[in-house]
Amino acid sequence: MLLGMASQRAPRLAKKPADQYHHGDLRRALLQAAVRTIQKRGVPALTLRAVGEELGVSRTALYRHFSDKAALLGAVAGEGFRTLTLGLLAAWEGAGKGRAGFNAMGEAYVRFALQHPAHYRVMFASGFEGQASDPDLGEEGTDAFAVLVNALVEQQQQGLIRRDDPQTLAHFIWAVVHGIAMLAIDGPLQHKGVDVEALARYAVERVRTGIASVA
Amino acid sequence: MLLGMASQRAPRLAKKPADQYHHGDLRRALLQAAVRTIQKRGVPALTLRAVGEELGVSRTALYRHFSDKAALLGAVAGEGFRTLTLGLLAAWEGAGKGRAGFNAMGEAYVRFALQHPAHYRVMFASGFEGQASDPDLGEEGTDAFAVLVNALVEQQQQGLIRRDDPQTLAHFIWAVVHGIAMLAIDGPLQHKGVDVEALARYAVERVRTGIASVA
DNA sequence: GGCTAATGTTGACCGTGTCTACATTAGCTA
DNA sequence: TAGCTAATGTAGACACGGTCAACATTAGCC
Repeated sequence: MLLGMASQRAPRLAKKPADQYHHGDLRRALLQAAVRTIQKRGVPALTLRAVGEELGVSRTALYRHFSDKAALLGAVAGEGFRTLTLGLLAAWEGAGKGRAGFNAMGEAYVRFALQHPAHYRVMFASGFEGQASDPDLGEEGTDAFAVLVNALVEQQQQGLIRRDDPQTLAHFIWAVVHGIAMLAIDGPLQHKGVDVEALARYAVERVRTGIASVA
Repeated sequence: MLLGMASQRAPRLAKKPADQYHHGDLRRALLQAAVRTIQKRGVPALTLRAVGEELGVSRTALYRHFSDKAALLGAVAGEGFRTLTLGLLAAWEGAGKGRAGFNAMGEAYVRFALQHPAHYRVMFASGFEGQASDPDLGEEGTDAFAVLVNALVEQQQQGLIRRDDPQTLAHFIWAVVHGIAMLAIDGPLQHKGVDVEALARYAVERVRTGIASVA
């Protein structure tokens, strides 16, 4: 949506013609193809060989652009975190930084996960080592978190919510939206026909009541 | 804790002596070893060959007890779901099925995840296919969910919480504790020195306020 | 027009899951 | 108690996947 999330904007980068040696924009194409595959068949189904073949490129061509399979996934995750951060910010500011902004932000979070399940999966892939090891990723995740904390502090100053420790408050809220996202994408909500966006609205509303400043 | 979660009760099943042909209790030993490995090094680091070697058994011995690597992980997940269900039930009933029981249940959920991260990871492993495919697993997950729904309905009858749709309510609450568990086990809360149990208590308290019946 | 670095390819290797055919043995039955 | 059968464990082989090293092609600059 915002930023350059490949799958959204370009008309899908082409497969390299057999008579050409260079692809032209292989890095972007690799990211796109990886996202596409993960979206359809999950992270474990992603193989470098298949990605190469899909793009009409040899299996090792990827190593000129990413040091590693983990690095490719890391790039996907980074893309996701940046998009998420901008999305949260846009929701918060676009809705006027008040009560409505808070709701919008929570819903935007879940919507991001629903619209970019591949990115989301990689961003929070459990048991995927390449995560803690990549320092940049932690940083980009921190950015998104900071948006939330700032929003909370502002709301505290407006007297809208309890003056509990903003970090704790933020962890709590993050857990709520993250939990919904996880249950929806790969978890039990997936096939049960649950209206996830409605659930998100409900959850945000209940949370707001729960953390409202004591009148 | 409850039930036969291998890692808890037995003094760790022994490696098979080289002069014996049969192990004696390989199935249990395999489960234990798998859990141990996942706990220490994550799901992707689990290899059947290493497990076999650890138990002094050939790499394919496992196939006499599990049809598949996925089946082994499925068994771990099943073990986890059963233990979780009993844990939630015990917390709810042990604390008197009221306000206190609700809190206890939420905290028990998070505690389960913290004490059995390997099981929890496998239970909700993202992108792990063997999940949706195993019908029993869905069933066992449903049991745990049912405990929560029943508790909510009872509280509604006691007039303690809002009379919203119990399913929706349950999804919301599950998302909260699941979110905390995920962020704590593999996510960003992991290395930040956050007191997760305290966070869980805080979250449950805020949620209770948020869903309290309108006075 | 030619040089150099960037980009892509081919071949090879090792680790891993899993199949098949075979070995050993527990436990029952005659 | 001897022998049979199913349960359990083993060895070899195969295909797949990530990655390294050596080589090929080409873009972009002097």
